[in-house]
Amino acid sequence: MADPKLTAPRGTRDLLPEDAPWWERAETVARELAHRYGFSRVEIPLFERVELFARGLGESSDAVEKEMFRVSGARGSDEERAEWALRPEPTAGIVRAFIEHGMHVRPGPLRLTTIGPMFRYDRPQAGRYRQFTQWDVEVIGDPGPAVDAELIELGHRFYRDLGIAGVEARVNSIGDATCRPAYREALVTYFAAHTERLTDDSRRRLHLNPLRVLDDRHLDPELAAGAPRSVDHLCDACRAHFETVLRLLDALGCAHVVDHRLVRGLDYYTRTSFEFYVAGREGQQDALGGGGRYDGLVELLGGPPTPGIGFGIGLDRTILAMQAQAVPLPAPPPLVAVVGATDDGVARLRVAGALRDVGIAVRPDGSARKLGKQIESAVKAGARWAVIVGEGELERVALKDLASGEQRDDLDIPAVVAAVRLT
RNA sequence: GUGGCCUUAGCUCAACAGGCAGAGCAUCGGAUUGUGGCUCCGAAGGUUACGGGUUCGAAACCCGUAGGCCACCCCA
Repeated sequence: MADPKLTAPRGTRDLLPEDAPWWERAETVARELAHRYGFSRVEIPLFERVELFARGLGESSDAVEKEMFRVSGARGSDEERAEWALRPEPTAGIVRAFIEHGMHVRPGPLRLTTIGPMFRYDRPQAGRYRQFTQWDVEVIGDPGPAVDAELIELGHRFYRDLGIAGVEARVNSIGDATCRPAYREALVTYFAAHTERLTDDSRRRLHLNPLRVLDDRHLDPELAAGAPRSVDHLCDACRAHFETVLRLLDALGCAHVVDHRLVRGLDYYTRTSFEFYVAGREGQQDALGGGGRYDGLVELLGGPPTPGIGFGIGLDRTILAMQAQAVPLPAPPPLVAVVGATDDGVARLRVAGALRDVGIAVRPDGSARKLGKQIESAVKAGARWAVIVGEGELERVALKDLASGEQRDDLDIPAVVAAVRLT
């Protein structure tokens, strides 16, 4: 039993070998798709100033209000004692980098992607961790609406390529600086007349961030049904934008439903919002990813007015869905064990090297154990083949198929390579 | 941050109403001196999550703490 004080911090997990193939698969598909959609990889720090997240996500967002994972600074200068926080999401940092490096002068729109850990100080549960991993894509400088649909289509393609069935996009439009103020007032007026039917949280948010009252799952269904809908308050430009997004999604065959209660009620979030849900995990952590347009964010953080849109997909939950649906994983390349009980060990390493030279995965057994033990160990390690090195010239070896048990003797290395490559 | 359930070997779980902590699987070794899987034999593996309390005696009962899960909250 491990020392209880020396365990992984609450809400964090170790990635163990048995889960690695799932992560490899999800990350590989994400990176390959990002490349195929014209995205370039970026990396940003795991921590930033608290103020960046406070402004980038909004003071009233849960991520800032109660889930910020603060990092205590060092002693010393003001700089060293600045307030830091582990990143709860990547968009603020990427936009910060966009501004800091003057990327608005680059030929745009820019397509940026990253994969990495995010941190939220929340109470852990299955599918909800304090450290979790997101695949993120951002398009900066493209006003849409085509790119809005393209990103939703990209999300769908990601889940489909992984073999996850039953993913649905929920989409909404929350307008922009032109039309949202009036919508916001309409919500305040409507809910203010029914405050006795609101939860405490919703009452508090009513004036701070009225759109988020719609988020409240305890919202009286009758009250919710009668609430003003953002799509009915869109200005002409926002309505045209949203209608085009929906039309493109239909044309692309992307499963989606309009969810009038899907909101991101901060001033710099604009127009298109969307989240990806998977069937069969209702009531659990069933949101696999989400994103939206943030046409006001670059300017808010000090850059030139620049539209932007992106999404973050949670790989932890994606992998839980893959495992729940038992999606097939591609077979790994065959592993070859090199064993032998009569050589001095050098021959085994030289044979292993010769096979590695041509790209074959090799697990040599350098031990002095009996040959039977070496083969047993190789099978348990997942080896598909065993190359048995004997006495005499190391160019002549035996190749044993560990699945069928068949063995061919007296082969040279090229013959071994040819046989292995057929699997 | 609120409420509930849970925690015994690496894993899955036993252990009467409080009386010597066990099994299966996995691991390692032997039977088998250069050929795995089946079988048989053996070994190792425990501060019963942690800390207190009650008791002649606690894995079990009580309190606290930590962690996991579930429902909230929210989201990824």
